[in-house]
Amino acid sequence: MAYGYANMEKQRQRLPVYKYRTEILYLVENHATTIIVGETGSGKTTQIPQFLKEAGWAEGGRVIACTQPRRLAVQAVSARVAEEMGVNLGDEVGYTIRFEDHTTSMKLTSDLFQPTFYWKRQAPEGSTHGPKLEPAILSVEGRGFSVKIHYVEEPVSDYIRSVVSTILLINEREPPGDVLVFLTGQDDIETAIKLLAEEAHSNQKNSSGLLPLPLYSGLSRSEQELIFTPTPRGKRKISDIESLVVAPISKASARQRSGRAGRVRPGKCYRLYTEDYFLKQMPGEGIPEMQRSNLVSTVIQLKALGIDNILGFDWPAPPSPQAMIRALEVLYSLQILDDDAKLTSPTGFQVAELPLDPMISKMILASSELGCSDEIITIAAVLSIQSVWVIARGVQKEQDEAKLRFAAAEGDHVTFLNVYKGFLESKKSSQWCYKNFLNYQSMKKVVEIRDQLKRIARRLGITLKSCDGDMEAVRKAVTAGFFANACRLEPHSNGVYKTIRGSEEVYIHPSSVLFRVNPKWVVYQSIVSTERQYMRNVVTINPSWLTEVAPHFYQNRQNAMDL
DNA sequence: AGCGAACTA
Repeated sequence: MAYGYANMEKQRQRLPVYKYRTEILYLVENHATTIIVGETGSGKTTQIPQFLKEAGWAEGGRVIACTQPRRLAVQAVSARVAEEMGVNLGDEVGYTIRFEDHTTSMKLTSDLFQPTFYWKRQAPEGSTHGPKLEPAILSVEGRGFSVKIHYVEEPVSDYIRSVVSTILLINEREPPGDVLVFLTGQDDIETAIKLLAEEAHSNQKNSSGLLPLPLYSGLSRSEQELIFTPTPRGKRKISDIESLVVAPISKASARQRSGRAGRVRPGKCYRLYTEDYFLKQMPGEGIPEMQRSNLVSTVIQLKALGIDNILGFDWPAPPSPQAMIRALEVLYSLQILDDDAKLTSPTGFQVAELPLDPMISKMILASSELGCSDEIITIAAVLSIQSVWVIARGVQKEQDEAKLRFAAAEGDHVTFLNVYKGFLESKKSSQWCYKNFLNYQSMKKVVEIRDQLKRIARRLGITLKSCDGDMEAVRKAVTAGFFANACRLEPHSNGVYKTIRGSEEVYIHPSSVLFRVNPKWVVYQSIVSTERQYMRNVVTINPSWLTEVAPHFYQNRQNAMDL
């Protein structure tokens, strides 16, 4: 045991960031903000929180918070830090991710620490001492193992096939070691793994010893954790980590990825595009998160922190005025902000408490008055996950038939209630999910999220009440959140809808139970833009509800709504 | 008669 600790301590000291320990602590002491740019493998994520802890920053009830942009990274990093500190995960070192809390004593509002913006430590008004306001910047080099980069000579036509043949080639020619592959999505990951499995059957020489492992958020926790277990001798792991964007990645993220190969020893990186493409066409940097994402939630959080002048806010990467205006419009129409752009009470402050899309939060608040909060919280949980249905290729017909068993004439939201009811009646059976083409992991998540929403709702003074089958109340509550997404069917058209807000042409998504049913009036949850604009998760409404739940939004649009 | 990117609070 003692040997183990000594060994771990030696490992820690070998990390590049260790050399900067004193400097980092000095900067943090003397500057309100310290920015440390650390290359992959520098140890910044696991070590800096420990330096701060050792220097006393966690004393007196204070907490050292560390944010990560991915759930899996949060778990892996906190487990590693707990191990290095020799404590149980959840005691001194814990983590929270949305809908889960793995801390026993940490009391922190995790909402505060979003990766989209950082918070400045301010010196008290008028004080002459205390930390300097201008940020300190420090760069820390990586571990510096060399990574040899290979490019393809010609652009590849079928990138998944190229991935598979590259892996087989590596397996045949390279010394032992694992392979990390970046693919664009769950579908491609499963396809690649299937191709590798087929290869193992038909061509034993090239693919022997391959142990392909998938990694994406739709997997269960234990399936995801498999990638962290040591690889058996003579085997080679292949963990597929999906990339964030399908569009071409930037040079910066390509470099970051190749860095993963050199973390513990020299490595190789195979890029399935040409060097010419990398040098001449690939964009240098990606667009900052701030300028890509929907601002609505960020604006609510700033407002909740008491920052009213968001236009004057010192953004790390300022969003466009149009994006800002759009976010303010949505929040105003949801009555989360008032005429002075201040959070309304109680609605605005309640919405700021909920870790959900504001439209979903508003729907929950409305359900309390409409007497259907029990049903709406189930719907909110389903709308907060990706999909309850399994991704099933080649069994589309069977899946459609299964869906029909739950389909409700009122639309997808009511269908979700039927699905949830069936899952409970099956006693949360995985077999039942399998038979009905439902994703068991997703259904378990729905139950978990629902429990948490129930707790939050209680805190906000909403008591759970069922409307006992009154689906009009349920649809009205959905409308109260999503009225801005109201659409009307174009008369004599074949399923063409126009949004009331902007008269844009939209269609019901083929995965909706209302596809080809085409009711006259609907509201949708979100739009999927492909060849056409498709509405996802659609429910029928009575247009008179629009002026009822959102008079301020619709009173000037009467013309658009007249028949 | 027909879709499909993914991550997060």
